[in-house]
Amino acid sequence: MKPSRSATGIILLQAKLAARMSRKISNHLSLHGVSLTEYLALHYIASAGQPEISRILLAENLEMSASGVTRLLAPMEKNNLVERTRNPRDARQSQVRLTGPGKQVYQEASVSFQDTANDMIGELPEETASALHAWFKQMLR
Amino acid sequence: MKPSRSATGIILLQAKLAARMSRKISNHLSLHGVSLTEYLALHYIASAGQPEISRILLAENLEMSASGVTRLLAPMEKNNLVERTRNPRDARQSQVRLTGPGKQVYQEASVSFQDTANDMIGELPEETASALHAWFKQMLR
DNA sequence: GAAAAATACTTGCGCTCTCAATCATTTTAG
DNA sequence: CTAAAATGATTGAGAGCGCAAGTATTTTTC
Repeated sequence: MKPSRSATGIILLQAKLAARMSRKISNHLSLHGVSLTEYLALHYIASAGQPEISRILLAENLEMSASGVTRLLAPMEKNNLVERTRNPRDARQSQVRLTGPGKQVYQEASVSFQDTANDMIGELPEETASALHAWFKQMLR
Repeated sequence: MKPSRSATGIILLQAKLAARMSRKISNHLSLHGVSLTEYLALHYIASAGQPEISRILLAENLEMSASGVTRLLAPMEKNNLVERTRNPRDARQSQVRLTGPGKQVYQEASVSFQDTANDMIGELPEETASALHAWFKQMLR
């Protein structure tokens, strides 16, 4: 009947929640010396299924522009969290992979990340959690 | 048992979804000359229950710092979307309210906002929408 | 196979937001 | 009542990110 009202309500709440979560998680991650975006980058690189991931795919995963990725990775390379490899098949592409220290920071930060995530939504019944997960995945199709 | 995995998964998806929604909505709102944050500000002012809202309460609603609100409202005042009133009981406080043009822009932009929101989540069964709404509200407690 | 279009970045510029410092005003304590 | 703390707001400095433009390399087209 009236999807409008609930749809906008959901979007409004979602925006607010996202802002709050982002702040909270950032605070915890800063103890490991990484920002939320940096952590997410480590995560997507680590979860790529291959040791390397192309920068463009990383940008898509991060919902970020190519230039954003360039500026994000520059200090991470400098701090030896990630390193760049070249694709011999295509000289335009660079790929990124985790260094040893990068893997370690990622694992340590992941503990904080999981703790924080559980703090925030851990009390949910398994059923609700599954439904949420499914919903988010569908929205991202 | 293992809330960790699903909790982090939900957070990760939520972050991604938030980024995507933000971009999409921003695109639509730009036709009305307002950014997403500006629209949200108009919304929270319009929904305050009083014609005025204090800047600090607005900052809380927007999940934003006080200085962020200062910089957000400055151009909006200049464009005559909002105006500032002083609280005679407390000379530290200013309050904000919508101007006539502000109300109009808000109403027009709200149509776009609702359309976009419905596009994104309108296909959900009413039941799921309610559950989501309730979940978001609880998370924001 | 040469010209045009597409792809993968990178850089300059600008916008938005936060943090720390500051000022003004109000509230609280002793 | 006065000193100290709290509150509301603003400003400077700087981080983070997008857009537009530029470069280098493919890919497509005819």
